[in-house]
Amino acid sequence: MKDQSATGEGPNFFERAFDVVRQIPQGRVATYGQVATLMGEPRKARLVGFAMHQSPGLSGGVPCHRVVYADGSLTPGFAFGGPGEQRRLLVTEGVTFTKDGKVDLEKHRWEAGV
DNA sequence: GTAGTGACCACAC
DNA sequence: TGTGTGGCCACTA
Repeated sequence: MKDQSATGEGPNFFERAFDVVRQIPQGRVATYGQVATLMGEPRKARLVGFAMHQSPGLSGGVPCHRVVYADGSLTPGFAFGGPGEQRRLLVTEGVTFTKDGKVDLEKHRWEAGV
């Protein structure tokens, strides 16, 4: 059966990933690995990325643009409808970038419970 | 039911 | 210090 959640102990992996991402406040960002860790699955960072790919997007309440690589880099570009789109959204929310074009994680890294 | 894919992360050289 | 590779797991076709 599909039962996605398999264990039946809660929503499937995607739903849980979306739930964590929804908790990221405006002006803050989190890494894929961080989201996975919050889910209790630190080794499933790749799945988080795949979940974001399948996410409904902002319209679905999932600010996937607030999720970035561990080093602050943004997604390759084909996401969000075009290169720089993710960055533009983050800038609009007040997120700043380094000279390397990466998110300033030191300032905007979101930490659960904060 | 099987195989391939994927918006990652960490380690090793 | 920087680059490259492997491993991990779930979802889709």
